[in-house]
Amino acid sequence: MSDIDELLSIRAAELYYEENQTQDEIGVILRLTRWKVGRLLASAKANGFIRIEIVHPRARRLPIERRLRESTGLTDAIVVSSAGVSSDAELQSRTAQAAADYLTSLRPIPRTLGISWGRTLHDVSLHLKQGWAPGVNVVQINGGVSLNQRTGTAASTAVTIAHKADGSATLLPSPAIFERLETKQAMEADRTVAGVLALARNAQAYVFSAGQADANSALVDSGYLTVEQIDELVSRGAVGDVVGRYIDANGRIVDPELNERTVGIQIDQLRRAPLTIAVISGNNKHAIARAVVRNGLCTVLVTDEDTANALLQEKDTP
Amino acid sequence: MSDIDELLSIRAAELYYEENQTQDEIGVILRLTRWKVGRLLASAKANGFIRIEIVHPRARRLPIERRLRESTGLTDAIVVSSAGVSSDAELQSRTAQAAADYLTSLRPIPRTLGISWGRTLHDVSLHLKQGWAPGVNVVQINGGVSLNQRTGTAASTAVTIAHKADGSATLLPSPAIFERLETKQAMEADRTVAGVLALARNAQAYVFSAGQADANSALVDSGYLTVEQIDELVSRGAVGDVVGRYIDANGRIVDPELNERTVGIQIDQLRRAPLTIAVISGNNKHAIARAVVRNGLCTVLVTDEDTANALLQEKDTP
DNA sequence: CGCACCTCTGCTCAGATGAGCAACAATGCC
DNA sequence: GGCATTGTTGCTCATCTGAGCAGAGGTGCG
Repeated sequence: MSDIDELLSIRAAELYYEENQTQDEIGVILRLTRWKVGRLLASAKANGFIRIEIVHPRARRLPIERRLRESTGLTDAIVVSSAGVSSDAELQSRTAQAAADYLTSLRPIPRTLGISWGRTLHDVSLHLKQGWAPGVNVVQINGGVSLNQRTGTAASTAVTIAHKADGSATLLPSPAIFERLETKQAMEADRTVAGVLALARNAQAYVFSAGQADANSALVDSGYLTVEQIDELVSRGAVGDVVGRYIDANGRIVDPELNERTVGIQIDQLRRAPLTIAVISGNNKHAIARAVVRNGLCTVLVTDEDTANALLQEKDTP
Repeated sequence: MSDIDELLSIRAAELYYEENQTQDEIGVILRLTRWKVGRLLASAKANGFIRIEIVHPRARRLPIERRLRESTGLTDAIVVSSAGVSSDAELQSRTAQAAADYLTSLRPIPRTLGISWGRTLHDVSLHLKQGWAPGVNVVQINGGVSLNQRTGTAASTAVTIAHKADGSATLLPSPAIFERLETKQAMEADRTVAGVLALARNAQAYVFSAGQADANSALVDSGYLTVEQIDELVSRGAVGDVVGRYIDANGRIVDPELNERTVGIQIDQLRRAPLTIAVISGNNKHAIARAVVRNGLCTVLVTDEDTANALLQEKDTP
């Protein structure tokens, strides 16, 4: 397009979008026919001079969602807008809200819902509305009775989600990781625990988050792992954890021995499930989000705009 | 508006603006009539959830221009968008471009145009196109033969503007400020200088910028004033200079003695002129811009979005 | 120079949209 | 409960807008 037309398209856009003039009126002002004005406006849009942004905590980015679905094979993608967000916490809250909305609108409503625990899932539980579903059995899919003062948040997440759905919660009364394999096997042999695990394996849908492998991991906070252990895992290629299990960029278990001592459903069970909803948000979680999505660990991803864009860019340069 | 309607309006906006769906189609998706969708879209706009921005160096902000005109009594206001600007220099370049555009479109074309000098005016001269006007006599309205190495930029600004208009430049061959009043008076008595000053006083239009009163002032750079003198002026209320004369927030000359030693047209002559175009841009020039506009020193203001917003906010809380 | 080719322009026409209106529902006040 | 007031809904109609098309004008090639 010629230089003069570019300037005209900007003048037309000012009058159209900022002054609410009709294309006809703009034509009179700029001494153009209304068809020319329409074409200038279209070219301004095509050239990206017009930026339209929806500024709202609940706003989603549908075009990015579609591109994500197309490029990753996800059955669904929910991407919240990060327009006007000042902190990571706000972004995560928005994402949790979107996950709650997604759960609420799920059809058919799952009878049993497997969930992991963590800050994100807890946030999701808080955003769900009372009566979001008519009775759901919520099952914990990985161990989480905390070793330290944060006892109970894992349980409270499950209980809250179930309570708000007028349903029931089935807790997995076990630590996330055992120190000795024998203890873990003994625990799993227990009739109650085995029953919960069987229920977890047969859940119709799963909701889980994922943690970046660093010193702020919930597993460190909860006392299951030390910072040194995380460093060791990272040096062996770990990018983060999913339901308590550390994976590398290719979705493989980093430390099989550690994995054996971890209580809960296996990564492969997630991979085989028909409906697995990953809720991952925050600027430090791009790597683990990528690992989860690329390796088919989820069928639905709920995330923020920045993480989604990071995923898309990686797809462009494989 | 109800909470649920707000959320619906966001969903509608996503489909309308990001997915290019028609209001009818959105109605089917959200189970609403197309009229309801239209109203939701309108309310989303009214609530400011839809932000439309024109991203282009030549983009202007017409609504702000109008509010400026209305609240200040300016006959015209040109406000350039600061969307996507990274540096003050870029913003000033955009503003200079807009000033050049404004000059080019001026009707009737002024036969004599009085100009000051400085970085901004020089920038304007560079952005003017060859043949921007069919013959204009450009007159310098304040002294400016520089005392140091920057000799000639003042003259070159006037010459460039005149040359590009296929017109002539009349230079004021005098320093900006004399050290002794007697020398200044003797200079003004000179027939040539007196003639230039008379021409300057009778110009049909003026274009000038203004400087913030600080150590970076062009008058300091050029060696006319010391940093200490500026500090003294500031302590007496000076906010900046217009055509080489320092004024306070109320538009009054801060130091009458210094003013007497300054060569060029008086502030009052600007105030009485029918067409005076001030070009003021940059985040550090809000105070001087305010002084110029509030005290009627210009009839047309060319500025940037941030400065314009600062002026408008001040108006709200008088 | 003539011809084919391409771009741009102004048009018709159908689809999309906003203004205004009457009916209706909800609310608050007696 | 009766009634006025206010806000909401679905509509008609006029206007606005985009798609598609025919012709004008401009360009390059033989």
